[in-house]
Amino acid sequence: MNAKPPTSLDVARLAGVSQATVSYVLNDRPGARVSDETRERVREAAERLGYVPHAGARTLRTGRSGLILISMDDVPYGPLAIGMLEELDRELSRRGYTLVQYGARRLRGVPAARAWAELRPVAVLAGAGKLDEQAVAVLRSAGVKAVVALGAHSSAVTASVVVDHAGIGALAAGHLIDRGCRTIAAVVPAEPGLREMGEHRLSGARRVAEARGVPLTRADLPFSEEGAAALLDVWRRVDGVFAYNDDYAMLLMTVLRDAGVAVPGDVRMVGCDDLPLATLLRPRLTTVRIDVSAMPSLLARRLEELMEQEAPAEPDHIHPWNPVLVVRESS
Amino acid sequence: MNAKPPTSLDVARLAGVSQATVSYVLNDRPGARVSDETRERVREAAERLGYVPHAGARTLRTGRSGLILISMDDVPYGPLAIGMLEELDRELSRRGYTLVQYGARRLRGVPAARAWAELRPVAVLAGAGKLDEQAVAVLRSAGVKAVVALGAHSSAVTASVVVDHAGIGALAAGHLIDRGCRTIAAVVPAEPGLREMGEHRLSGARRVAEARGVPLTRADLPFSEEGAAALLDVWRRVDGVFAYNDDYAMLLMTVLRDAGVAVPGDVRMVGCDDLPLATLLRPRLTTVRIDVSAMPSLLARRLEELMEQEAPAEPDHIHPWNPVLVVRESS
DNA sequence: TTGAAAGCGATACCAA
DNA sequence: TTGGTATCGCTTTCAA
Repeated sequence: MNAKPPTSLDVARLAGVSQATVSYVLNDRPGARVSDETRERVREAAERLGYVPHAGARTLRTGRSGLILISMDDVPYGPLAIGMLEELDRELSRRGYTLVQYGARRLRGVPAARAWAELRPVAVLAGAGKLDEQAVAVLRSAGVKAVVALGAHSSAVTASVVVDHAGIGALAAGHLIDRGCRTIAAVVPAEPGLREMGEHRLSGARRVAEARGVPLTRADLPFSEEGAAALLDVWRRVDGVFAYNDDYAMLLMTVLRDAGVAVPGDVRMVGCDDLPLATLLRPRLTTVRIDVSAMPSLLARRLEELMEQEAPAEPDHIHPWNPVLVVRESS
Repeated sequence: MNAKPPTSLDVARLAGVSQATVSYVLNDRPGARVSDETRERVREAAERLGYVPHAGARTLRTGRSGLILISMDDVPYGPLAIGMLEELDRELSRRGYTLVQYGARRLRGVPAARAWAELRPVAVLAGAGKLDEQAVAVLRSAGVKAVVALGAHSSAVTASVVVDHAGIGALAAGHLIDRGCRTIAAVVPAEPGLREMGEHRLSGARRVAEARGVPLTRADLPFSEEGAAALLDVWRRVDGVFAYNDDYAMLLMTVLRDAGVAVPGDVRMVGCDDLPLATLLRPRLTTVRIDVSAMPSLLARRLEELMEQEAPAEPDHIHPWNPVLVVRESS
């Protein structure tokens, strides 16, 4: 068990050929002509030794690693995001790249960029919040071809994937107004990790409400029954609520029922995410479902472009969301 | 932008010293004595060039990568798992290792092991299902010091982290019987990804039920109202249900209410996970909370042991779960 | 206190 | 059709 891992030289010796031949055979390089007999000998030797190439050595020699880093603390959890990641992984590995999630210990800016750059990845995907101009420069100078920011608005400094939270808010508010609501509230979670997204959803809702002349109040809501109950006068004052997401909608519906406020009779309610619980609530919850099925292939294609061209790309963005309203009973 | 990334040789030249000195300074090796003045010059040169060391080259030279791979499709999603991962990441990076999630494109067995082995990680954590004996052998021969299986029971072939689903079922069943239930049912999700865990939870419940002379029926339940309604005769026949988890419990409570079955009057109900929705349901849901707070440091310590010792470890296991019953109104 | 140079494993050029 | 060998970036021994 202390034997060192077999190298291509070991394979070469066992097969009675040179290291170069081993490399040709194992990567079957189109240019090189090797007899079928030697091919076979090499393959067999590699098999017998349990040879596995050394990615680091290959990277060193070729200058390209095929590694694509995605920062794990920027990937929201939940089945939706996980499914997307799996699909992205599949798309990228089909193209010969290796997707890995690397958190970089909650670092941001230049320190995070340094940690990532050590691995000499060919692309880095990270939350827009961790990629300032200098961080992008560090990555670029370490040879990273594609730097992509993930966030709610496009980055001025690099290409980005924009997740359109404002559009969700707009859709929800528009629906409430269509249903006849004359004063609406939009929930912004008080939880630090969620507040920013909440504000983006709010801004979209506000835009639509203003355009249509409906007053909108912002409700900063911590996720607890007491928190929701403390805002009871808000819920009583409006006739429509965009609850940020389905979990908050459930919280509100529970508190409103306990307080004797009828949904949708007194106040109409819209959630977001179309979680399983949405159809289990009574009344069943109207919600915004986000269709991200187009995102993985879109992103993979864009990455491939970026990785293959020489110059760094203009800061543009792709916008692969498609929010859809699912109307049920709560609105 | 086509300039190649700066190397330690570039730094050396700019600082007017040798490559060796750069290495000494930047890793501040205790053995080597370098004057403060040269230290400063080297640091400044590195800074000016934006030098970032090349992890692959270092690995090649030292033979150790510091990379720890965890297979991403074996990490269950949800805030609990994410928090655990973050903590594990922190523990490991504090010890100088780099934790990376790598899915290996849904491979298993030897092909997955090869993919991982290319990166020459120092440890690999993966679902017990993807690590057969040969896969472990491949990893070992590629120099991976610690191979740890993640699963519901301990592996015969390598060290493992055992997540004690049976214990959850046992706790839930014991509680129901304590409350006076005389016939109970345990839900096993029909969904492929969940069924196996469901069966482990079931087995624990069954063990306790048998020991205490209470009949237990298995209920294979797809996550839908129709599915739950189709089993109505089961729910009517028993006076206690362990619902697998909180989501399934909510599903059942909805369907039972619609069918006029009272909880906990006619049937007592226990969930698992202590999700936020558990306190929002009416009646509030009794559930099993899983305390994994001890796991990250335990696992990190064990990994460190394994990585530092020479011989591969005996297949032992750590068992870092601590299920706790949270009694509310549904039971 | 610092430098020269060997070597880690794989690739790719140039010869044979 | 195959082999020899320089090279990638870094660490580390040995000399100076």
